[in-house]
Amino acid sequence: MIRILLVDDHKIFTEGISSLLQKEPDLTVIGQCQNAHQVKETLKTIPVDLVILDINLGNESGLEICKYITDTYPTIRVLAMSMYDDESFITRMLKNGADGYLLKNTGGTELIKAIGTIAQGEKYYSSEITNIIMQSLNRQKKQEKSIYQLRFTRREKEVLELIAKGKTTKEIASILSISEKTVETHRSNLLSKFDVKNVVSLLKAALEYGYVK
Amino acid sequence: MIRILLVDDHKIFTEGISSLLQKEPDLTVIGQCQNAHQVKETLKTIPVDLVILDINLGNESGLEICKYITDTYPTIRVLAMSMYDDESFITRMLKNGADGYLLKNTGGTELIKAIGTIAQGEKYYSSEITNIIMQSLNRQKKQEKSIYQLRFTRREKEVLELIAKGKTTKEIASILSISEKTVETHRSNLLSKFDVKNVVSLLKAALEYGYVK
DNA sequence: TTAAAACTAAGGGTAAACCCTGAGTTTTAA
DNA sequence: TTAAAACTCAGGGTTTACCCTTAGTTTTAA
Repeated sequence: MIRILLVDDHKIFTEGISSLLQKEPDLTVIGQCQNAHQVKETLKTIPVDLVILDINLGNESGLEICKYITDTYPTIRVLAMSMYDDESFITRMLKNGADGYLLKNTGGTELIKAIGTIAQGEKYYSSEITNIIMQSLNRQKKQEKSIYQLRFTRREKEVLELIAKGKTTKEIASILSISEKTVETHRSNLLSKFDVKNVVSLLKAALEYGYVK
Repeated sequence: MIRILLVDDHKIFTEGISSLLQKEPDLTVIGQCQNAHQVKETLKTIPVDLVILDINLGNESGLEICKYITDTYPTIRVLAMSMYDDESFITRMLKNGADGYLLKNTGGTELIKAIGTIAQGEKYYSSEITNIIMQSLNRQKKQEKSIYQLRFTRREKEVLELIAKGKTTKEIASILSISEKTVETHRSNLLSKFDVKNVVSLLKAALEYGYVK
């Protein structure tokens, strides 16, 4: 019998998965948690074999929970689920101890298969995940600068956020207490990094890639 | 018996909900769709009372599907579900014909309650949703000119879309075969209507209120 | 400790955006 | 048909964005 703990801040999701897994004779859902605190309390009191961990890209808490579980309870397996197929996110999750990663567009059959595989101590990566990681390796070799690999400095991020708020160079300079010329430099570097030619396109690109909200 | 169609591009989600709803005697899930095409095909062949529609903010397809369903099959009720509590998104969804809107952090009990309510022809809004909408109404009252009442002319829409694509005045003038001065006039009118002072804020406002994608 | 990266800032431009006023032409709807 | 709305365009100005180069200072990481 594999004892499973479900973790997701969307209650309806854990309830749905729970309902789905209850049909499996050798699986039992022993708890559902909505946040990190609940997870810690639950693990202290109930023995668990496998945690199904849903992660939202928005906050980093999913990564932290994963790290906490695998650090504190090395025997517990973690299956990460997310709707995000972002390569860096997947790899970070796996580096933090997840034994498998499923996208939410996979079916219940694959979920159960993944649970079985992981519970036996093996890793489980769906073909989708494998492809994403392989593709990103290829990208890194060839493309040199994929937008996802872009790194922004502290100042660039600050300037970008203020631009996204519709602030002008003068206003940004005032807010950050630096010269307008310096702001222009940062803005110019941002345009260059995003490979766009004006702030409108910059904003669109930044929104698209999730660098600002 | 309420015949329900589940729509979500995350298969695991529809399967979970389906499993959850199967326990209800007077509900039956007659299908699960992952995209708009499947929805259209399914509705052509199978009678449906209620569609549970999950929307991802990323693409606008959720809104379009909702509109399609309520336009084509006026008797079918639509319950929208999303993880996004963005006010403009909720209102747009309701304007496109949704009979209810649930956040994904609600539980299965409320889901079933919502289904029952909507199936009887009533609207269902959770207290969370009600609060969000009420708050935005208060905001709008104070602001005097609600953005939703704004009307844009044909040309203004065209110019707005091109601005949103990052085109400059010169480029827009060329594309629309009009003078740069005319484009400036339209842009100026747009800034005025949106009550913003530069194109970055214009783009943000237009995105926020759904005037461009 | 030393080199790289980041932050800072300036000169000196051009291009684009922004603002205001005024005004003729065309389209739309009462 | 007639007024309102929309579309068109211009003059003439200010402000902001954009581009390129150069360069000193500070922070970070090997």
